[in-house]
Amino acid sequence: MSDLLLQAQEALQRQGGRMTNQRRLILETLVDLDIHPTAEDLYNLTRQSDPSINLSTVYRTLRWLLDENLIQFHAFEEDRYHKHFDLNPNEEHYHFLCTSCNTVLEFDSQLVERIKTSFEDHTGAEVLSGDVFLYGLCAQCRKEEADR
Amino acid sequence: MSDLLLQAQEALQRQGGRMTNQRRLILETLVDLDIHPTAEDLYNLTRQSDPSINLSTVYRTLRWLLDENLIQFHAFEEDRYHKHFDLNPNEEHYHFLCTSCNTVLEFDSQLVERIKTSFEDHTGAEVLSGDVFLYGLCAQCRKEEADR
DNA sequence: ATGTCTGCAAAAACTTTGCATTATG
DNA sequence: CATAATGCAAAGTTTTTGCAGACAT
Repeated sequence: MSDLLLQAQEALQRQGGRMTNQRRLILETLVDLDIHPTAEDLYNLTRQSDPSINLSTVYRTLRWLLDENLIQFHAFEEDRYHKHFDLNPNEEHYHFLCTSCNTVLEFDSQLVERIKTSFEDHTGAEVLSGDVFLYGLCAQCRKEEADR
Repeated sequence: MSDLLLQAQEALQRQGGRMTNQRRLILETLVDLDIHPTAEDLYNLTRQSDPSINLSTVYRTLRWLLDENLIQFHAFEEDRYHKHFDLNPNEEHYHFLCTSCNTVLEFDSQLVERIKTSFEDHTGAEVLSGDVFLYGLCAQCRKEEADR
């Protein structure tokens, strides 16, 4: 079973919560995706398996997961309204957004660790988490642009 | 005169726009601030000089500035609703948010350049801009926490 | 003067909440 | 069976828009 499901189950146990079908479906959908869905995306996807599911339930589940620190969200510049949800804030990875096709690529970099410690050293702050977003053109779109 | 005002004036000239008192006031307020205000913040601040100013005008000006690429916005994790606006996407600087007192600190790092070029080298993408957000406790809050 | 911009009010977009009902543990 | 969670509808919060009048150029 996936990390997220296990962690959610644990959290529920701890606080006397219940693993409902809706929650399980939302969690499974979230785990299976490699995109970063919005609440609406998730609603539309889960609705295919359970047409009776409600948007409120999706929002409530996402909020709970955020509060439990089991997921994160990002508000990409280009997308004024929607928040995009994403698993595993603990496994450090960062995001590149292609401003032409809106594809999100993930990447990793050991340099971010160094940025954190450098900031800590300079300011005396304690850095608990970090996010990096890059924006630009992906290889594909760059090629298409060149061909024109 | 500040960069932003000059750039805005230029953009207006280019597109037959007009430098109204409201726009000038909003721009000046934005320039004078070292915080990263929300639309509402900006509305309240500008209202002190011109009580007749309207929230719509603030939003319209901010949207125009975003579209002209003269400002950026960030949606900090902790603040679900508000977007925070910020000058000069070109002068690279990044943000630390203290999750206790909500202070925003800016910092600079040459390492971000290296993250960009490394990503470009690995993927063939072209990175046009980047953002880094750090979250944690500032020195002050860290101290207060320790004293308890 | 001409056409852009504003204020106002209404609507749109996104998210949360109250309550009766369902269903998990 | 106790009570947490859901669906539904209504409300809340932030942002955008239509329109008539105001104001830069």
